[in-house]
Amino acid sequence: MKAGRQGRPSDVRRRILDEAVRLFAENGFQGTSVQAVAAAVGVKNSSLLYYFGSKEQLHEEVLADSLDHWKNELPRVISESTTSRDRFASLVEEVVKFFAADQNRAGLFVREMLDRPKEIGAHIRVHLGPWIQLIADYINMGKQSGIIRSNVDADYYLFQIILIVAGTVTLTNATSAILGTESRSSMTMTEGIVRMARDLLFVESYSAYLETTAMSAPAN
Amino acid sequence: MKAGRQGRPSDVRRRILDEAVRLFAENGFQGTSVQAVAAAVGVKNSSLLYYFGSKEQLHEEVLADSLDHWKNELPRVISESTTSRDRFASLVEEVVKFFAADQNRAGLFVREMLDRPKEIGAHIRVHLGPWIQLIADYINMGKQSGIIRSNVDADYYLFQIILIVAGTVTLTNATSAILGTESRSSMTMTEGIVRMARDLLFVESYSAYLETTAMSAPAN
DNA sequence: CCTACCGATCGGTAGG
DNA sequence: CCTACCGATCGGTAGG
Repeated sequence: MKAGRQGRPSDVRRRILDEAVRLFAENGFQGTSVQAVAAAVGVKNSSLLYYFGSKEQLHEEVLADSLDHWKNELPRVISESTTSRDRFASLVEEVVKFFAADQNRAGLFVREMLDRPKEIGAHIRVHLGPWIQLIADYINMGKQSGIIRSNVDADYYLFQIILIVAGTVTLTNATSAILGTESRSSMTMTEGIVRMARDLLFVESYSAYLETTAMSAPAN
Repeated sequence: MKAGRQGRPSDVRRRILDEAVRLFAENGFQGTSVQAVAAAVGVKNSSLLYYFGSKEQLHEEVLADSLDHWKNELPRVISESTTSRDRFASLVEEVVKFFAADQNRAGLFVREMLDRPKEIGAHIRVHLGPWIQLIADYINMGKQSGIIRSNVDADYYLFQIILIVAGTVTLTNATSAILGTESRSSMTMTEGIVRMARDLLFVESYSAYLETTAMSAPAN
């Protein structure tokens, strides 16, 4: 075995995907050359193209890989928010934490939304369709019971919130880079998003009720 | 005169800038070739480079042009929100309207924040520094009088809000492209941003007071 | 503002 | 997984 720089033989495919998300998130798809990704892994561009066929196919696989990752993590994120008092708030909080902990994918997502909104929309429906449907059903139940605003479109709402979360996390990070400030108000930021998500969804009276509950509830 | 496709002789420079913002916003700086911009105007790439020297210089001038535009529009945006009951809300609303009406520049801004946060930060300080200082002073006054949260960093807050507004406007637009939905809840969206902006800034009691005032105030 | 031209880089193929 | 190679496009220059 002549071997490359690595001890292991053939996780190269995996490593290409990882470097690609990173570089796509940092510099965009157009701003990242095949050679740059290959070099980051330590192989030649022709080797990368042996695995992925074309740059566009690499693009697709990177996307599919991220959506797959999210599909696998979603149950955990949802279940982790189950125990709390204010379940809605903690769910949104979990989503914020989730994206904050995975900034490459969050950044990739934001860029994809800018570059090819329709294509990524289709991908999402394919990979996360059932989950979206599940949550949409809950939303529609809430509408019938009068808790949720009648003018809320479930699909639209979901996209909007996810985008605000991913966008805020990504761009707030960029803001810190500008100001040199450490995210000293990240708690407040999260709170702001939670309230926004709530106000967009619930009718005013119920939203107010949730706040009262959350604020007046005992610490435990 | 052999003339180009246009009646007028030499607003070419201006037209290059306009097409460039549009294309940079749509496809990003890296995703836009000099030739593409030139073609959109109806000239050769060498002509574009005659006016702007290099692609990077075009980039700078496009940025400077947008910031200049914002500098000129800011007074109007601020003054238009003066008359209303809840001045803070209407100011944020004006900012939302402002970006919504100028999606190319909003999109450019979001992309710049992703691509080169530090550089655009510097540009902003140069072009909009005095305005930022003005608003920051107001915020700091509010902190001393106890109306504004003590943990708010004025600069950081401003960036954050502008980003959320520009990001939400831009990406919500993208969302519509995915779902085919017309922004049927755009009013609600704006309201959500206003509340978020408020909650991030004001202490809870004052924020609640503003809401009460706004809701209980007579229609006129 | 154009014609003519260039070196570098790009994504990609052949062939092993 | 590499070497060798390619056509196309890119940003940019010369010279008018």
